[in-house]
Amino acid sequence: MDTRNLFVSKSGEILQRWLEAFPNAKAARLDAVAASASHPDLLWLRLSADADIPARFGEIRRHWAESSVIVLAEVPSDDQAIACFSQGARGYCNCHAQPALLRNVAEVVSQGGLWVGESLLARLLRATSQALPASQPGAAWTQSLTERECQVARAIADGAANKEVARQLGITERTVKAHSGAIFQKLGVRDRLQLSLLIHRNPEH
Amino acid sequence: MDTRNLFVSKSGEILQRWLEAFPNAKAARLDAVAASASHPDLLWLRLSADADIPARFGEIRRHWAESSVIVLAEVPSDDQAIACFSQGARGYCNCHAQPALLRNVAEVVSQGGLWVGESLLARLLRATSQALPASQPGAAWTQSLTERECQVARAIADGAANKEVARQLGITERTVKAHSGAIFQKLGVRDRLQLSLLIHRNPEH
DNA sequence: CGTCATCCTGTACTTCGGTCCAATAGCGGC
DNA sequence: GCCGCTATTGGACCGAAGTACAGGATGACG
Repeated sequence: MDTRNLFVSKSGEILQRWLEAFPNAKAARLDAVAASASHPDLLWLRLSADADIPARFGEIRRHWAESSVIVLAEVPSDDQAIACFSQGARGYCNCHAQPALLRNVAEVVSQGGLWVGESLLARLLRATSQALPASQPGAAWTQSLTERECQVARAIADGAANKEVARQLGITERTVKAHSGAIFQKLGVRDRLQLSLLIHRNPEH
Repeated sequence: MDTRNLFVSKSGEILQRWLEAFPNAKAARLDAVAASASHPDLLWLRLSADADIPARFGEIRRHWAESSVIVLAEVPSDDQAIACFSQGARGYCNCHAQPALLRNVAEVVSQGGLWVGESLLARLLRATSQALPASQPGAAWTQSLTERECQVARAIADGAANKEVARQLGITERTVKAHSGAIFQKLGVRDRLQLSLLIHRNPEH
């Protein structure tokens, strides 16, 4: 049976105010996912201040790839919010937020919206207004890849399909996929389109 | 008598879908503010692509300092969104958005929240670590596409998957595919990766 | 010699992207 | 009123992309 709202935390605890907001909500511990076979529309992820964000979101993608993730921060901060949104979160708020606000967040995210804090938006807007230096020659993306991965990355960035990259480099399509998967993971991009954008924003000499 | 929702535009026009969302909404022209002495909770500001953002917001501050401003963009863009939020807007969406979405935006902003588009957030998150290239004079690719196709093309070029484009523009994934197919055919590209390369080689004003 | 990183490859699977068929509705021009 | 265009949407289908499992070969290094 599908659950609309699933509250996930280290202890599996569910706060009273969460139940006030969503009487039919369920709770789960992140490491006991096998016991919770539900597929919630909304996954509420309680995070402590020192949580390992990429690891948490990696686990969530493995088990609840379809769910929209809303972070409930024990100690809200813009840094943690940025990390969460960069990992695909769709909302970020205080874990002690009022039930009315939680319902509102749920409604917004269910409609495909994002719940972004005011101070976070202000911080992000400031970041765009500050002129950031252009990337240096030999930008960082090549430094985190092996030589062969760089070759595959360049070919993909130039618009080649996997079969074409395979032909160009004299390897099988399977090998191209293996390299591109490693490249995506190392550079923190989701697919070849975002890889191409990243590479063209950071040209190499 | 206070008006909860006031739609402000150059012509004072009010679209049918806005009335569907808010049957008791009022409309006003920006230059005829003296005739409209209402103090709306929410001020919906329709903006064209070439609107003078600081001037518009300056006028609004003079007459409706207490109102929360939600921008209805005729041609949504992250650049314009950034300018609006920097001027204090609390929401930014497409002026042809669905009534249900408009009501949702209203609810969020009334509760003190912000309505931020997904591509804008992605853009802002990237800006915290990368310099953004300045726009170049416009190129021909926009001339061969319809208005909606341009919006889809821009979203794709920015790295969005079909589902994300659908969320951003308030349409179904099926419609995104229909538009992107037409775009590929008109611009003579094979897929979204090559579309992105073409668009970034030919930036628009 | 054992370990590690790198490069290569396989099968298998799910999801995404893209295409082909179809349709309705609104709008503006003739 | 008709036509063409645009926008939107559906179902169905298939290939591509991406991921997960697995493994072998080679060279560098302690």
